Amino acid sequence: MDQNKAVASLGALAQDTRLALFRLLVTAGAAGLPAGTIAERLGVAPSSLSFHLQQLLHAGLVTQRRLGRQLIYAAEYGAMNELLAYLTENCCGRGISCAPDCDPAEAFTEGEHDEAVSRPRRG
Amino acid sequence: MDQNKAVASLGALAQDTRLALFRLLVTAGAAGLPAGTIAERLGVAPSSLSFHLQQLLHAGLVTQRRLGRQLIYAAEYGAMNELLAYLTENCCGRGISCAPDCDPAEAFTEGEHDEAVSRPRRG
DNA sequence: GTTCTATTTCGATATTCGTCGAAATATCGA
DNA sequence: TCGATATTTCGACGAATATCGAAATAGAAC
Repeated sequence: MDQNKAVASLGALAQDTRLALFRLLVTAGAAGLPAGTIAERLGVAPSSLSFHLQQLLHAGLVTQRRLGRQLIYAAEYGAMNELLAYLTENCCGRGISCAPDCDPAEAFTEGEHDEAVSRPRRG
Repeated sequence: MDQNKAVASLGALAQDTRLALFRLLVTAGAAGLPAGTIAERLGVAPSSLSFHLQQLLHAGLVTQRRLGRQLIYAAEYGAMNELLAYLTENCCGRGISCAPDCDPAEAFTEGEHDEAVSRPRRG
C-alpha cells in the first residue's frame, strides 16, 4: 500500500452512497449481495449503482463474481485491512494509539459501540 | 462519528496533496508547521495549500493556531483515531481482524513496517 | 432461436473539485 | 504611520464526479 493506492481507497469510500454500499456488503459477509438487491436497499438507480460498484471494484475494495445471471459483490476485507494498516502507520503519531481497540475479539463482544445510524441487530 | 462525518473525513484525506500534507503534519508532531513551510515542502502554491488546509480544518483533522504572523497547523490525532474506530467497527467483518496490529506499543517498536508483509491470514 | 431477467455501458447534464494569479487581510518592526 | 512578511480570500477556468434514462450485453428458461 503506497500513497497512491491509499488515496484511491480513501476516495472510493469518501462518498455517501459508496460508504453505505460498502457497509452493506460488510454486513452481508462473504456471501455478498447481487447488484439488484443492493440498488433496491440503497434506493439508487441501477446505472448509478453500477457506477459506484466500479469505483469500489477498481479500488479493490469489493470482489465480483457471477451467479447465474446476477453479479454478486462482496466486501474485500483484505483491502480494508491494508488501508487501516497504512493509516495507522503513516497517519498516526508514534506512540499514540490510533487503533481504537487492541483486541478485535474484545472489540465486538460488548454492545457499546452505539453509533448513531442503523446498527444491524446483534443477537 | 456518524456516516456523514466519516465521509467528510475520508474525503478530506482522499486527495494526493492533502494526504501528503496530513502525513507531513503527523511527522511534525504536536509542534506543527507554518503554512509557508508546508507549501514549500509540498511544492504547491500558497493559495492552493490554503484551500487544502481549509478542507482538513473543516473535517477536524488539523488544528490551527497563530504564532506571530504565521499560522501553525498540526495534525489532530483524535480525529484520525475516531475515523479508524468508525472504519474498524462499521467496515470490517465480525471476527475478522481489520486492525493491522493488536498492540500499538508492539506496532511501533520495530523500525520497519514495510508493506503488507507479515500480515496474518485470518480466514 | 426467442424471450425474459439482471446488469452494464453510453450519453447528457449539473455539480463539485483542484489549481493558480491577483487582491485582500493580519501581524510585526521601524 | 508605513512598509514588509505570512496567509487567506476571490475570481476564473478546466477537470473530475454523481446522477439517471436509454440502449446494449450476458446468461437462463422456454
